[in-house]
Amino acid sequence: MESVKDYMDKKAVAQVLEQIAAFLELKSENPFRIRAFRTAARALVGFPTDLRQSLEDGTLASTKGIGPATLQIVAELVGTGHASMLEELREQIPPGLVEMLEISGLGVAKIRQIHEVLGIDTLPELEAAARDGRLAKLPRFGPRTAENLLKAIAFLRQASSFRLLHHAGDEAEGLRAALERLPGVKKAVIAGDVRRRSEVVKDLIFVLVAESSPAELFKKLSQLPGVQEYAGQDERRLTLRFAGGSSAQIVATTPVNAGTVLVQATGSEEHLRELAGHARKRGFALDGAALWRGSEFVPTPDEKTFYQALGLSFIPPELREGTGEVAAAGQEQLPRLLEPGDLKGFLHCHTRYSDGSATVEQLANACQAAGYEYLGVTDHSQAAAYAGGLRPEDLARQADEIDEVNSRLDGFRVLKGIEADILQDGRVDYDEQVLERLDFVIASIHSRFNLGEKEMTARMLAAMDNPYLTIIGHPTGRLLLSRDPYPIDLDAVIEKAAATGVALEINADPHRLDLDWRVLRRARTSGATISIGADAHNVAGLGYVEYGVGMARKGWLGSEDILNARPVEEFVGFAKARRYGGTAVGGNG
DNA sequence: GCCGTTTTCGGCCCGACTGTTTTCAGTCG
Repeated sequence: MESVKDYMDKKAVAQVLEQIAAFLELKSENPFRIRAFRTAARALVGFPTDLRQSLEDGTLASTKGIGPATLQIVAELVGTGHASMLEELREQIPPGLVEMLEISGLGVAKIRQIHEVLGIDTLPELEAAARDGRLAKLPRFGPRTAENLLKAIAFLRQASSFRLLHHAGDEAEGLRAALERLPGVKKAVIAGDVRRRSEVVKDLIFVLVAESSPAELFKKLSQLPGVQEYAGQDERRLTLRFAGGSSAQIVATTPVNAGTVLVQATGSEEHLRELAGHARKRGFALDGAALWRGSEFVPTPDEKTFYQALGLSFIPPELREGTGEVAAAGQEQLPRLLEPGDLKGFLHCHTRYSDGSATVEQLANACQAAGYEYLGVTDHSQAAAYAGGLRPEDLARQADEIDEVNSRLDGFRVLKGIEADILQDGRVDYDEQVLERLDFVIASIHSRFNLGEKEMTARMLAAMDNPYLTIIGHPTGRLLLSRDPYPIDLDAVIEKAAATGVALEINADPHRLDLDWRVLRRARTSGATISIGADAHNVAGLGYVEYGVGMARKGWLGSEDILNARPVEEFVGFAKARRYGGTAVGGNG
């Protein structure tokens, strides 16, 4: 097992390479050289083993995408914590210009123009120029450009107060471990959004369980590495701010009240409101620190005791969103939620044939080792030229390779699939002769996001009439904190999915988490089948599944609701049923 | 800068959209 710290290091190194790429872009370097740095960064994030060790034994040097130059930078970073190339670039180019590359609609050419003509090199200056009309006067700029820029900056700012779950989760676990090492602390627990597995996270919240008084405990917190300041809300709570700009709320409690405090530090506002209402009706009162029955103190050493005292079954953290879970827990009507071990099939991954970095065999071995019974390989299809999509002859070559890998595997099966593009008119971008050789088909929208809701919905519904289509991939196309979903009538899609036997994906890539948990319950009630797809581009992408499982749990789903919790024959049968007359859809059954 | 069933040099993704122009540069996926 790699430690949390190694993982963070890998990401930090990848970030340096991304930064270098951005600086080179502003210098108008050879685009292929720039891309090479980005490729190397991606290769690192997906790299399965420890960096330091793989530098020594040469496995990093022989990794696809890492060459002599990028290897040298990794070695320097691991050895010294610095990258001289990045430092030199920072001296040549104002870092504010690199920040501007993040703004949607701004590219190198425009940034350079802004810098050279208006002398602007920071985001606030740019905003001012967009407001006072200077920007619109530049050649090939205009009022529309300035307006869009202001919107893009606002979006960026709003998005930057949130973090993606996997980033927040990694950071939280690192901090939790550090908190637990503080003298006197019995236990440090992650609460808040991260514990509820919210797809984006605003605040990190921790509960510290200790016998000593909070005041004493808090004095020690300033010793934590990177703490810049801390401010107390009251005698039990305080906020830490870190040098990197992030912050964390710490709630202290004694062991006898740990259950009550953890419940209140974890639940959403709505959950806590439902809970307080329920407690009142039964003669209980909650203050922040303890549970009371009239004037009688009720000990709650853990959450189970807390919920029990209120006559409720235990509510899993993912459900604590205030969507009826308190009432359901009162009637013992909570569902048995999906567990990671329930999944038998690993779906939606990209190999070296398109834009992934692992081979079929590497993925198969990793999946088998992780306890799966089958793997569905789904590279990009021919329309996705930017992702190295497969032409029919490539697909045939891959099929031979899969047959060959299968012949060597025991108790495990690799299925032939594709992530096909749904074209603007709703066609899938292969013809039947190609599709019928596959075990299953994921189809996704990857282009023309700017259609209106009516057209987009019609496009999706038309695709679902294709009898070879098994699963709709990332049904709304959202990229968390960076791109809104495309407009689409999800109710119509759900209804059609239920009627035609097409499954809807929970894409488990933490940048997507699409479908959203808020619509999953509706989908289940309507009778639609849900599948969980990792959208993995390397072996490390296997880890994404846990985020998809988190979404399923937040959507009240159990293993019986999930397509790839079924054994391989049933899964393949689900796909076949559509083609050969299981449902009344499609022409040639 | 990296890669190789085109293998140590030559090639690496390209079509569509947007806002600006009045024929197209810049950006995006």
